[in-house]
Amino acid sequence: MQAALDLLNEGGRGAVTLRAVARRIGVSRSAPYRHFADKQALLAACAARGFDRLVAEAEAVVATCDRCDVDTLRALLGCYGRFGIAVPHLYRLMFACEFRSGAYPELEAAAGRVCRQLHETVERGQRAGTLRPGETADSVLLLWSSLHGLVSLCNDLAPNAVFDSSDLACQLDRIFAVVRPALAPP
Amino acid sequence: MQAALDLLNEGGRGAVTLRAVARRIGVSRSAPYRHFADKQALLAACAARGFDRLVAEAEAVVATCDRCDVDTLRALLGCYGRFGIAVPHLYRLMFACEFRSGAYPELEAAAGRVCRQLHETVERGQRAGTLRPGETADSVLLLWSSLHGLVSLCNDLAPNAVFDSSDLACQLDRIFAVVRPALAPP
DNA sequence: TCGGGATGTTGACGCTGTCAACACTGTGCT
DNA sequence: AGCACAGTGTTGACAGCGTCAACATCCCGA
Repeated sequence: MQAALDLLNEGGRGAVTLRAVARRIGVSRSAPYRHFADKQALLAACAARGFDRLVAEAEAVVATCDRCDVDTLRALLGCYGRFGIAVPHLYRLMFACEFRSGAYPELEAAAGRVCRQLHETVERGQRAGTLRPGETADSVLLLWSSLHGLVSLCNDLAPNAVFDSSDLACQLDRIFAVVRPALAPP
Repeated sequence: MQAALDLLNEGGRGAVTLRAVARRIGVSRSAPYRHFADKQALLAACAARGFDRLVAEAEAVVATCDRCDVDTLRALLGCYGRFGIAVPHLYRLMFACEFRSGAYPELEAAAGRVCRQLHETVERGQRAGTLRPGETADSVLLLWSSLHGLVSLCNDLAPNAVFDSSDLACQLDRIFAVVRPALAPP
């Protein structure tokens, strides 16, 4: 599985081959079938691990903020964004939906934890009064859409001048400049 | 090429096979090589055609709006969004960046036209005073990121309760409720 | 001691992308 | 008319892939 993640990071989705994974570990080509039912199952496990890492990194960031305000959200999304830029192939795999819904509950649970983390952070701030009260899901929708779109466009439309992945922080700041008034407490 | 697009829409990226395309047209398996250098080239052509269709549809929408204000942007992004939900596999292919940068200039040109369309629409509104003046690229960044993220999450994280592709218009409205004050003229 | 589960290996199958070699067909030039 | 040639299609062949069945180990508990 670590070999699969390495191959993914090095050569992208197309480089992840059961045979290549086996070669890299030095076992025979069908040994992986003793641990994963399928190539899809291996990829799903990789994606799930990616979600777990993302949640763990973000958890560490949120933990350093005692109060949950707009800057906390900015830090949280910054963490998500850095992850997406750092491991673009893994990020794409995680959000690429090549897994039939319901087939990999562990993966969906891991993805749900990211969603819940963001949701709970917003909710905590709203309860504490450090964020503007309102429909929590709406804020989550806006925040997550903006960030996911930004990361995806940076990774995938890199040659285009508008989206440059090298200064994601700057672009995230520009987005937050617009969004901040809608999130900050009145 | 139409066969490739049909296969893509029906069975997703994995169903697009040079041999399947040839079968569907009733020609032999290597006939496509007389028209496309590569499987990648065929897919790139499909993606480029997707961008062209998107620009054409959006152009028709923009043309019906005489003045270029926030509602025009809402309509334009609504058009983009409907396209993304209507043909999710094609949309993913268009933005999935499996094409080495520089290898398909026609594709990049088509993608650039979408970007330019959005950019010019914002710029026109800013010049006419129906949109708040400011850095045009910033507004484009925010608008496109939000919409692309929303469409991607709707398509790819559908099982999750937060993102339901069935009412994209409603979710887009929620996003615009936040963004509108930052775009409307003071 | 031994039976069985966990793990690994090889052989085989069909599918795929791709290329080389060959065949046909129409078009324009002499 | 005859002919070269570009465009298009076809078959054969090759390596790589996912996957399964059959077989080989190896180790742990009864």
